[in-house]
Amino acid sequence: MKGYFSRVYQLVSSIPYGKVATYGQIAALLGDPRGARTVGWALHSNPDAGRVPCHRVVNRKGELSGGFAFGGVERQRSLLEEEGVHFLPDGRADLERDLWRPG
DNA sequence: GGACTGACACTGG
DNA sequence: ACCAGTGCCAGTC
Repeated sequence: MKGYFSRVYQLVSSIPYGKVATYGQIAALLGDPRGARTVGWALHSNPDAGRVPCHRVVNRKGELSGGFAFGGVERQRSLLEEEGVHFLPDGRADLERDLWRPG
């Protein structure tokens, strides 16, 4: 797998149970605060579902990819709720509450 | 090797 | 605060 890819997968896989992270944050942790797109794209191009908990990765709004991944946003929300991630009435994950904060 | 694409993020109005 | 436009990086064709 490509270097950047591997790094993204490893970092996403590093997200603790019941936590969610944003693409920008992952990109920043990789050293590229501008690589948010690349991060999300990496998960899109290679959705290693089962190895990488891409369902714990959300955009800066706390929303999911859209509905073509994981089999549906509903699936996404259920998984996160099962892990203990709280959701807002807007349908977005409560980043203020369950955003992954390394350090 | 060049150009286009893409699960985002930020700035400006 | 919200909508629209631009920038970014890496991969694929």
